[in-house]
Formats: sequence, C-alpha cells, structure tokens
Amino acid sequence: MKIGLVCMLKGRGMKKGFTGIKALEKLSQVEIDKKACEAALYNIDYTLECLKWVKNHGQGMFRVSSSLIPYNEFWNWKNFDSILEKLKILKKFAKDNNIRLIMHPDQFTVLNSENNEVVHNSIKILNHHYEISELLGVEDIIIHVGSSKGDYKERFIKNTKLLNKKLKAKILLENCHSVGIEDVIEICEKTGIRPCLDFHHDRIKPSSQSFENYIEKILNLSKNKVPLAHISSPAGDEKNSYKSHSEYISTEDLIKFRKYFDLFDVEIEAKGKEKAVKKVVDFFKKI
DNA sequence: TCGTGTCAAGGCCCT
DNA sequence: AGGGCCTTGACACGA
Repeated sequence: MKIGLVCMLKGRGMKKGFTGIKALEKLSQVEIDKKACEAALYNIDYTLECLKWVKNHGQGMFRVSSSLIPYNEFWNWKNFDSILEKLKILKKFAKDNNIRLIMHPDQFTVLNSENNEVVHNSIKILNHHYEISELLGVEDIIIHVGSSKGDYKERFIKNTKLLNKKLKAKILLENCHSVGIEDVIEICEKTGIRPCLDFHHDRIKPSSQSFENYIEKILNLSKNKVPLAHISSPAGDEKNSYKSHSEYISTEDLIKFRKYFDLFDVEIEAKGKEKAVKKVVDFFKKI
C-alpha cells in the first residue's frame, strides 16, 4: 500500500518561466534557453523537495508534474548537462527510497481524437513523457481515453499501434468523466494496457455494475505490477462542483474505500496536497 | 506591493 | 459554427 502525493506541496508549484507561447515567441532562442533552463532546474530541485517530504512520511509514491521541463518543444533541454545531472539525482533518490514515480499527461493527450493532428500531437506529448520517464525511472504513465464519440474504443485500440512498444508498456488507462471503468477494461483487454481505477470518476460515470465487480479483472490486467487507483472527494454536491476536488479526502470516503488500499497504490487527488496525504496516512495508522 | 486577468494544446454541451 | 466550461497556478501588468 503506497499513498501518492500529486505533483506539489500546497501553496507552491512548478515554474514555467514565462506565461504562454505568445510571450515565449517574442524572445530570442538564447533568452528562451536561459529562462526555460532556469525554470527546469528550479522544478527539479523542487521535485526533490517533494520526494524528501514523501520519504520522511513514508507514503512511497509521487506524481511527477508534466511541466517539469517547461515548454520542452521550444528548446533543446537535453543539451543541458546541468539538467541531466539533476535528473540523475532525482532518479537515484526515488530509487534509494523506494518511491514509485508516476506521470500523468494532461487533457490535451487525446490518442483517439477524430482529428489526426491531435493524435499526432498526443503522440509527441507521450514521447516526451517517455523520455523523462526513462531518465527518472518512471514506470507508469497514466492517460485518459480522451474522446468518447462514435467508435472511440476502436480508434483508441488502432492508435495504440502507433506507439513505441516500451512506451506502451508504461501506459495505464484511467476511467474518467465520460468513459467508465467497464469500457476502459474492454480497451485494456484488447491492447494489453493496464487499467487505472479512479473511485470518484466511477461515481460520476458508473458502469453497468458496481466497481467492486471489476476489481478481479483490474488485478489480472495489471500483470505483475501493483495496480494504481485515484481517490478524491467532491468539493460540492451532485449538482454543484461535484467534479472538482475538495481539500481533503473525506472520512466517509476513506471508510468506504479503505479495503482497496490493500490491493492498490493510491494517488491522493486533493487540493490540500501533502496535508491531505498526511490525513490519509494518519487514518491508516489509527486502524 | 497587491490584486486581477491571461495563458498552446481538446472535448463536450448548449445555442 | 461558435462560445462557455472544465481546472488551477504562474506570471505579467496595472493600480
């Protein structure tokens, strides 16, 4: 049972260096290199701080932010030895302390889009995540199905064939607001991709059966790896802010989902970040 | 120094 | 066909 912190400590996040592409395009390459490299070095140091927090509290899991290397397409970050050196330190720290590192590209990754350019761009995003994952020893890259229109499952299955095999082996598919765990499992069975179960998304988009009935399949599809799950509590009720995350995982939800913490490594998706993780850890210490 | 509006990318839903 | 919304923090800019 690992309990995962997501991307940052409360109150502080990654540096980007500049706001938006328009601002970036006004700069010379030298200026972009300088600002972006500075931001990347800051981000890597900050990520190490997060890992130290994880080490000291024994949760054993952390999601690395996708903006670790900001605006990666616009500069040759791999040419900067200072960055590669720092990444090595991160990798070693995670490995030495048995911290499972996760990555989770954002909503713009739509492998099954009806638009080919979007598919192409999604593959670029995934390839970037793969590069970072190799440098950091990340074995899990979680994505959503993306589109839920028409033959979306067939498109997803077809497009996974475009992925590098080693990248594909790292990918997990998570149920989301629009595609339930049952459909995710169907895609996983046909592609060999591992599923990731989001307990809260299952409330928003339930499948034909309660999620408990899919646990066995999820365990089987996870092969020899510990399966991953996401937990979050809604900020509002079903009419209002039900999709957004609250500060902490509610005690009610911890009681409801506690038995799955034995089977899964669980990422804590909550605004309270490390405080929310701490609360979950304390909950399990007490029982 | 503080507060506020802006920021690459997609999908979906409503009009 | 087009606009708002999803979600959230960093940053730039103006007061």
